[in-house]
Amino acid sequence: MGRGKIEIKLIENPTNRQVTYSKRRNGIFKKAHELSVLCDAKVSLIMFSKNNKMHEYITPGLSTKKIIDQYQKTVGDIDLWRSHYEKMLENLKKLKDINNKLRRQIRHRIGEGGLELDDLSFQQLRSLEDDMVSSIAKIRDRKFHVIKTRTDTCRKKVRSLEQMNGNLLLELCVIHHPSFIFHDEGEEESLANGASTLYAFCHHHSHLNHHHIPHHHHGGEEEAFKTDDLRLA
Amino acid sequence: MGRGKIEIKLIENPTNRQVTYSKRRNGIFKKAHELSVLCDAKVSLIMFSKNNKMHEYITPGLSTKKIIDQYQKTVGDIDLWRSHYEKMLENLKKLKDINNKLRRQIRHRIGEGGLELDDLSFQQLRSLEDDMVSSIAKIRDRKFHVIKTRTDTCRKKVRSLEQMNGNLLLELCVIHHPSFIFHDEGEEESLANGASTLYAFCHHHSHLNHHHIPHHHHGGEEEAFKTDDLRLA
DNA sequence: AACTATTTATAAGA
DNA sequence: TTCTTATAAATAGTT
Repeated sequence: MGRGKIEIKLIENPTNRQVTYSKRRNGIFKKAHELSVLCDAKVSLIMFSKNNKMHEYITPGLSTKKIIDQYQKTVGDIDLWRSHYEKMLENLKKLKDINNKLRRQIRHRIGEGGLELDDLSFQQLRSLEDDMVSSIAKIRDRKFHVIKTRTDTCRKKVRSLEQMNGNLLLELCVIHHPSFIFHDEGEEESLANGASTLYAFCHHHSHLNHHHIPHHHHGGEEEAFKTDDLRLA
Repeated sequence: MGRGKIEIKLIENPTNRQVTYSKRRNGIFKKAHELSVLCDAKVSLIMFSKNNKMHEYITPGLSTKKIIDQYQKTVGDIDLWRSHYEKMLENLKKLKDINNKLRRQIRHRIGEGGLELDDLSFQQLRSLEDDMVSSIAKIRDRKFHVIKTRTDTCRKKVRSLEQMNGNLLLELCVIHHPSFIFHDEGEEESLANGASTLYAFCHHHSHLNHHHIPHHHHGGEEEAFKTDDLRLA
């Protein structure tokens, strides 16, 4: 149908081919639509051109998915999709089962108002109790370990702070009674200059921690020692 | 194209419609094939007639599955399959997550070699321990309930058996001392014949359950009561 | 299913 | 691309 008859074989000229593709595509779509309407048929027409441009016709009121579903049903086992889908469904079911079992186990272990325990025999209850007892022992061990580690760490910190404190105090003492250690006056003076602010700092702190300062040792010596002991505990 | 022009609307006459469907179907298949060959296009044409007979054309060398796969790829997000599939994947992932959480919870409750408890803080450990203690209490309650129910049932059985035993013995007594109740000699004889084996049975059982037999009450009454008490515990 | 008058599709050209 | 048009192809109604 055209100015001349053509052979049905690949059109070599790309332009020509493209033109023919467009024209015939429209033609076939029109025919597909006419078939849909005239005969109330379901038609799915999917095409890819040589350069992979896609075009499709679908009977109005339908979706490609619906047609393909019906196709699957009709053709049956051939396709790849169904098996995929069914494997997933199976997987889903298995996971749900496992989930339920786990939940049951937990409910048993929680005791859940006695409702969940109804289906356990006396022996099962006994062994569950044993399990729980040993589990609780493990949890207590772990708890003890955590608290022990924590207190150990804390104690170490306290020790190191005490050490620092002691060192600072010692330094202060040296500044106030340089004769105990230093005999070179030049060195003494340079130290005194640099330590003036340090003195203020330490004096301030001596109010808060007055029991650490050695020259307070006179009448209340007994009490000072006691406090010291507590600090080291 | 035909003897007369036709309107594109449903052909009401079923025979006519069927004929037209056949003719046009062939026409469209031919056109689809020509397009495939002339333009090297991939064509998938699937049709269902009004009575759900299926017909399909596929470009030679291709499969419907391949075309559909390419269709999926191209159309992508629009179609329903993909979303179905992705919903399933999501579901699967969620279930796996829940699963893992449940497992972790169980492992925590079991104590699992202290490895699983590492990531719990002291406070968490404390509340876990509390939980476990209350759970174990529930389990013990349930255990107690089970054993109590069982012993109660057992006790009831024993009572009913005792009753039967007593009744049987009473009957035997009547047979051996018919003067207490019966005065008709014919009746006595028929009963005695039938009860000779029954006597042996009862005698045997009276050894096992001698403390239930009323005429044994004399010196060892105290001990008999004790045994009874134990049975009822 | 075959025929055929007619409509429709389209190849080639513009 | 789109329009035109001569001609091939498809097909509605008939047999």
